[in-house]
Amino acid sequence: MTSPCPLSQLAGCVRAKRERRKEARPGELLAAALDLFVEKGYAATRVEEVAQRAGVSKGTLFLYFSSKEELFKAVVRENISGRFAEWGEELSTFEGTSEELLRYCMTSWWERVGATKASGITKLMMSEAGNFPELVRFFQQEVVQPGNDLIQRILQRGVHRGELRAVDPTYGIYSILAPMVFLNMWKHGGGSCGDARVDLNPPQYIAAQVQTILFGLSSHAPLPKPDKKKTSA
Amino acid sequence: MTSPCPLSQLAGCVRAKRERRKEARPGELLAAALDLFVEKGYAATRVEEVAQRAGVSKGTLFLYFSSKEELFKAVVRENISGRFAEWGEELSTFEGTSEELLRYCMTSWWERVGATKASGITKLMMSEAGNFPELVRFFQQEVVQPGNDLIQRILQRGVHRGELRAVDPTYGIYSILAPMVFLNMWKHGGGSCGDARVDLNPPQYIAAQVQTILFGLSSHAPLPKPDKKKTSA
Amino acid sequence: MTSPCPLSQLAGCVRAKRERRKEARPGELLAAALDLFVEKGYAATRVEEVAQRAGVSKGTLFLYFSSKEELFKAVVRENISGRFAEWGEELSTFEGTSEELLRYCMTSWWERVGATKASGITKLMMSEAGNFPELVRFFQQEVVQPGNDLIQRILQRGVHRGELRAVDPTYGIYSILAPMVFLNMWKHGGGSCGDARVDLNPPQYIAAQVQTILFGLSSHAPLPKPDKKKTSA
Amino acid sequence: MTSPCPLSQLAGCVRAKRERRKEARPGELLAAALDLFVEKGYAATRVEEVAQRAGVSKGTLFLYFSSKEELFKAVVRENISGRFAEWGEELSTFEGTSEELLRYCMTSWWERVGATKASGITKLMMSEAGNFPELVRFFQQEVVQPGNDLIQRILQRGVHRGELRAVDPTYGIYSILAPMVFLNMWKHGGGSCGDARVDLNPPQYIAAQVQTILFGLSSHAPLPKPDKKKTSA
DNA sequence: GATGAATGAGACTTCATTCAT
DNA sequence: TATGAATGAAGTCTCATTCAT
Repeated sequence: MTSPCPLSQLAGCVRAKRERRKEARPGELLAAALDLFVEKGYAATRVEEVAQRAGVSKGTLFLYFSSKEELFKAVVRENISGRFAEWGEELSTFEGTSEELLRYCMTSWWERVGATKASGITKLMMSEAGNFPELVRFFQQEVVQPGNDLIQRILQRGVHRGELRAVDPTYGIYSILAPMVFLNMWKHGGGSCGDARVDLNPPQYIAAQVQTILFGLSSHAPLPKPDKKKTSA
Repeated sequence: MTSPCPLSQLAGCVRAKRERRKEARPGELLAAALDLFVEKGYAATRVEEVAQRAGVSKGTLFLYFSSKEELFKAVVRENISGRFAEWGEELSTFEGTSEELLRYCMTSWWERVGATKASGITKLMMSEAGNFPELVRFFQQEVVQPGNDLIQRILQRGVHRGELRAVDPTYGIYSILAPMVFLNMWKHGGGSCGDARVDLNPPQYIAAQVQTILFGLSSHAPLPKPDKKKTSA
Repeated sequence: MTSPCPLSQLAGCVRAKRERRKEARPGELLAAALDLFVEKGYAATRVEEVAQRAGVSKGTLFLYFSSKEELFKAVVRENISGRFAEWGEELSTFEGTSEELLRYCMTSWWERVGATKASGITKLMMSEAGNFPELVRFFQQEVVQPGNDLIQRILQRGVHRGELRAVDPTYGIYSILAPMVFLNMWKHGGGSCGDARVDLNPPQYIAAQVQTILFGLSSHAPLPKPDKKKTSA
Repeated sequence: MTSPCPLSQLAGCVRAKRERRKEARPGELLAAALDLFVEKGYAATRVEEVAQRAGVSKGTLFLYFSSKEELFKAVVRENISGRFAEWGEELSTFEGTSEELLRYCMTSWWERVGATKASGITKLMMSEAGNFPELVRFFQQEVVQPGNDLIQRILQRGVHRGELRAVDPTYGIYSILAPMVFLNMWKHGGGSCGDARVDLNPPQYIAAQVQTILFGLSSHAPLPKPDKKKTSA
């Protein structure tokens, strides 16, 4: 108490260690949860295993997340929902053509979501949607709707600039969504739906899909910029 | 069986009935299991419910399938009976344009597979592939590879006839595959991925996707004619 | 199959044994549950222990009662609620004086409920009423209300016959209820509220309370029938 | 404490404050625990909640009470401080009739005990006696016996003055005790036992019970005078 | 002394699987 | 062969208690 040692420093030190752990815990748990949810699915993941992988006990997990469901929602928020604001911003300030935008978006989606474990969440939701209706509602609201809105804005922007056809917006978004969802499923389907023997290269896949989305497969629809892409043999 | 004793004849009769039921049992169980696995996923499907829907007791189910896992595998194997020979035939004798062929194939796929219970198998494989790696190879061989081959033949035919670009065959097929797989997922409780508020109409969806696949969304790639084009080769 | 032994007899035998067990189970479980609920309270009773005491496994209990709460409700219905119809009937056909009726009722209550384990249920409800609001509602509806109604009918009958004062019915019933509830608590309170050193004899206790309830302690209120009861020393 | 060093003086000051808080701690904890034990019962009360209500951390509670059980025992012991000496005195010097005395005693009990937090102890003992047999003897000695003695003196006094019947003293006291105990239970969440819809008014309840205790419900025992009788001894 | 993060035994409940009948 | 009562391992979640700070 009357020690010459600066108490506040010591206290700071002492406190820091505990605090640091406490502050690190949610992140460690979320990381472990993401891993396991993606690896085994929602239902098959046991909270105790999540805790173990995060290096804590079962009880500790419930100190930070009041239920398995809340844990899952936190994982979604941490890994997906948070990104939409940023993307919306990028879309608003983007200055290139629709072709450039589309290519940028899909590539960017792959880099930031598709290639990461976060993509497993979408796969998981598609797999276990039937049960856990509350999670479906949450995911729909937190991920699907913002995602669809974003795609629709891309289409509208293109139409506005005279670069895209005014397709039916309801079905138009699926031309962009489907290839991404497929890639996502392919990645996590372990090759059961995609061809396991084919080493699908995502960037090439995306490039090819963008090409089709914009210009189609028909030879009657000439490509405007043959600078980089293969033309007919 | 043809014993002269009247009693045993009666017994034979009775037995025959039993036999028939007994032989029908596995099929009834597999049908019920398919329904439930597709609807609720593997983990959430209770074997008792499967038995009930098949009209037998829980114990009886285990007489035919030694475990829930074996039941699942049997469901998948049972329902993968390639219709590919038939389709291959149709493709060989088709005489229309590539546009017509593509439209025909996708519509036909929807009618013969997508809209039927068989589509559930694909959904199942995509959802549960991770948990049943042994089935993946099987599914890959029996469904994925033949399917991909078929699509590739369509593309090659179109290129041959000068109607389609000579896109990279590896990635080109996904332009056709992805929309179908997406529709399949969407139908089976993909409400979490697709927008639940949108009442997706499969024929319209397919029409829109075919349009995009052929002519793209870009306004630089004008559609040949708004009426049903009929340019023979 | 073609054995000369009467199959139906054997089947009957076989079935009987199982059936008998199945039919006996709920009763055995209810008995065990009553014991333990009374002994340890609702919250402190573990369903596994109930199952064990009934000689079955934990899972079996849930075959018959879908939850601990339902188990408790069944115990209440089995041991208390069921009695009110009978009592109401007795009250309707009773022909003696109010004094006789009151004496009969309280004695009868002691013999049929108070002296049995069923009395522990009321003690338990008073102890743990705070939690389990659903149980309180149930008990209130299933036990308290019918009980109060019965007491009120006794009072009304007495007033009608000119044997009892027309006391405020709201507070009048407590003159009868309180001594019974007290006896109940005394019995299960282990002597903490009653005097443990006093070997309270329930029949004598009841006789004394009936005396007071009817004629009071005041010496100004003369007893009409000194035939059996002690008078002043 | 009175050290000449200024710093230590300051420390002394700080320490004094701490000491005071420290000494107050157990009392605050016991008060909080009493509230919660009475309100929710032993099992349903969480020690963390007790600590929170006392404004300390869960860990601190365990510095003062080594376990939840010890806390409970301390709560009971702490709150059993006999007011019986005072009451004995009042009884010795009371000059009114037995009717007045009885009315006074019960009303006074309600005001000084029943209506206060102290009544919770009785409720607690009755509810949890089974789980804490060691406390029963204590409570019996400190509360039950003195209370019974007091009631017995009231009865004896009445008999002596010719105002009360010479009822069996063992069972006579329960005529007075039971209504008070019942009211006590009723107040503390006995909503499950009393009728929750009835807004029991304690003074009215007591008045009605006194009436019954003295004159009974029988119409053959007429009340002496409807006005406040004042016959001196 | 005081804190509060961490623990882990234990509660209720579900359900795949077994087996006596 | 068929049944369905019975099992018990496993899952989610709670909370009294401990202990590093």
